[in-house]
Amino acid sequence: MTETGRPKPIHQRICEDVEARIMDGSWQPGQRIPFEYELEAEYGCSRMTVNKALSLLANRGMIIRKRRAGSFVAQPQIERTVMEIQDIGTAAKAAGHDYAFEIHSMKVERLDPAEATRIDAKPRQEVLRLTCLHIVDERPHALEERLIMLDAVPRARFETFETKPPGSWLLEHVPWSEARHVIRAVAADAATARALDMPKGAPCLMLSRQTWQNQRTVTYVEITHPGDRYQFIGHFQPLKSTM
Amino acid sequence: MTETGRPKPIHQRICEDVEARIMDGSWQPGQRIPFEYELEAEYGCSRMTVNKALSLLANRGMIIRKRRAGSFVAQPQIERTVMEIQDIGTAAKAAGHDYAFEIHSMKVERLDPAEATRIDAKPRQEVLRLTCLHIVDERPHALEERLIMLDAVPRARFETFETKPPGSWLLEHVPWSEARHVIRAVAADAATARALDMPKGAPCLMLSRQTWQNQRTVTYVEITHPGDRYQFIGHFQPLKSTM
DNA sequence: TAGTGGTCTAGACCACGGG
DNA sequence: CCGTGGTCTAGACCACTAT
Repeated sequence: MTETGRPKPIHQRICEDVEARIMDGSWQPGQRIPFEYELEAEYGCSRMTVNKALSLLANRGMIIRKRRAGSFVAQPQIERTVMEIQDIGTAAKAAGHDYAFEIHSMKVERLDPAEATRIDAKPRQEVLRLTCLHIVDERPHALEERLIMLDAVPRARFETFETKPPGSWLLEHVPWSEARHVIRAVAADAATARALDMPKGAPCLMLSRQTWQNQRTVTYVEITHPGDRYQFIGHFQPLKSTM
Repeated sequence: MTETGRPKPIHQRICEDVEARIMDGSWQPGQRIPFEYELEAEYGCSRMTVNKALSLLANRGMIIRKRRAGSFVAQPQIERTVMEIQDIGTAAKAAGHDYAFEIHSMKVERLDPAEATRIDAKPRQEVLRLTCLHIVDERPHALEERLIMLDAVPRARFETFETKPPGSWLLEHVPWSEARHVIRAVAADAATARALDMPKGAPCLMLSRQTWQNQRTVTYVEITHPGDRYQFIGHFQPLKSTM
């Protein structure tokens, strides 16, 4: 036999073939690709199978589908990248480094109205404010300043964060529906410089993250890294597997 | 009639319903969700329709599907964010700002072996090296230092980049299969500080991007922004539409 | 208006892997 | 082993839209 079975599903093969044609330039942006019934004939399968493949490509933004007109190669992707913003401890251990953390301060307080406005929370809301230093290979690696909204996460009031840093604890205990990340470059202020063992005014990479659960803020955190000891890396492949 | 027609497809409704159950905590991480045949009965549709909905959720990482066992709510998402890294001009104009750019230098040269190694290219390869200043509302907004591999993009040799900045031109003319982004905080060196009208040593947010087409480097670029005039913003919703 | 994609069905066979 | 999800079929009707 020439065919030794088909390890790959047909829809996946169609997907890959079409992708390859687009990536190698055979099918240019804006150009129409074969109709579903044409691919159906070419691959000797049913239209549902072709449809599944093309729908997937459309979801990924590789093609645009238009009724009555056909499917077209999409214009080149807008620059878009997926950054994995990992938990610091997990990432460090995965890379074979030592990891430790210290809670520098932790207290329950009521939110200042100005700060409340800034982070889209109710004024005078009860929060747990804490500062945590992340240490990798015995060097300071990041300073975390966090607010946890106690009405959204009442359990946090009694948590000591002795075994897990606040970020990991929250990830495990609190579901969230939306997050917003901002990455900035800032100059280290005096306190930050001292904590991170770096010169005052030196560049830092700061990640701030606000997390919501159904419109309600759960936590707001700013994580400041020494500019010379950290960077964010993101990868993007237009044809990354989704199936 | 109580039913006024069904604007939403059934598979989409199933998708949204399951998502809602997960997000509001009714179905906890690790818990099994109903079998396909159960949902089939609940929604009075065929298994294919249920399967389409659940496959989509599995692709998005909301659920894990296991043969013989069922489908399970996935553990809370790893921190992951999608950053739209837009073309500077497009973003500026969209936000209602003026945009202009200046090509400060541009020349064809052979790649230094050390630099070639650093960016994963062949030594002594011909490249177009150029420097471009992006100006928003008449203030310097970013300094772009770019290498374009001339064997991958021969057309670039004769391009003057008078009407379009190099990034936009490449996006339109060159398909790419993979990109890697790195975001760093760096101190402005003398030349950068001068170009960007900022103090030497002040923090800058630097994005470097390397783009490949089938294993071959197409371009390498470093875009340096004044720390006080730029930030990256990323949003992530676990239940973001894919269909 | 006619041709395309969008959706759906009621079956089917198979592979995987938990029990 | 055997129930589950993975895949596929050969139809069908409908909505949209380009012409």
